[in-house]
Amino acid sequence: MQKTSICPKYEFAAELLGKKWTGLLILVLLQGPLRFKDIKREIPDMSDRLITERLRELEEKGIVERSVFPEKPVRVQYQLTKKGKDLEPVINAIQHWAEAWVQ
Amino acid sequence: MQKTSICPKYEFAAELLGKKWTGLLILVLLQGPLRFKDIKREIPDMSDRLITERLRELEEKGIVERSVFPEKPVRVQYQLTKKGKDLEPVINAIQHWAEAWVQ
DNA sequence: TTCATGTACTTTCGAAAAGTAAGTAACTTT
DNA sequence: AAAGTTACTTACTTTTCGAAAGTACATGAA
Repeated sequence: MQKTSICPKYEFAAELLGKKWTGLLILVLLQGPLRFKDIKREIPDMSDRLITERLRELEEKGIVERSVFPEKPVRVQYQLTKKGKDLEPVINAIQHWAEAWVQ
Repeated sequence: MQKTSICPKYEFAAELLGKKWTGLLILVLLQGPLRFKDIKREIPDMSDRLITERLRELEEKGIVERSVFPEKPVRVQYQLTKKGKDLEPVINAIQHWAEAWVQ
């Protein structure tokens, strides 16, 4: 007997997008690689703690890749993997709906 | 100064889908009108409390409509409005991604 | 009449997640 | 030497969630 009778695979995605800030984080990363401070600038209401936490979760799930460049001030870059970039249609669909229905 | 520089309308959708169970609830309601007990059967891990809470939120946002039929044992039915049904492409996109990447 | 069953919730309460604020370490600029 | 930048951590408060039990109303059986 499975947890939900409708669509078990959906569970994973639901758990992913059903967390605060995750969708927005992926949305901004679709722009291209970003540094920690850039994410902060793009999502000012998201706390440092949650930015770190969500990025770690997405990294663990193979959606985001973290790279460290040992430059003058160390540079840490976050970018979407193929798996992450493939979420673009999802984000687009959400944006399309929002355009039609919000406000 | 806006909350996020990327897409303000996305905020609403993010707040909606970025809550636990909301996506799954919409997914099951895409089948057609369902009663409270049917939702429980479809999403057994979701508590009664959260089913009620999420349905009320979606009703308030104009995504779900609640109808009461005064039958023998009272029948309460929940169905998606046009606004709710228009979320189908979003759910489909998520399912498509899940098919490709989960497991 | 009392008991059991069914539907659709509501209430309570402890635990987990999120929000807020301040702190840290390494390095650079002034 | 003091102040600023970047990328986090840590500590603490508030909010949300989860599990379980309880409520209201009706039907039907014993």
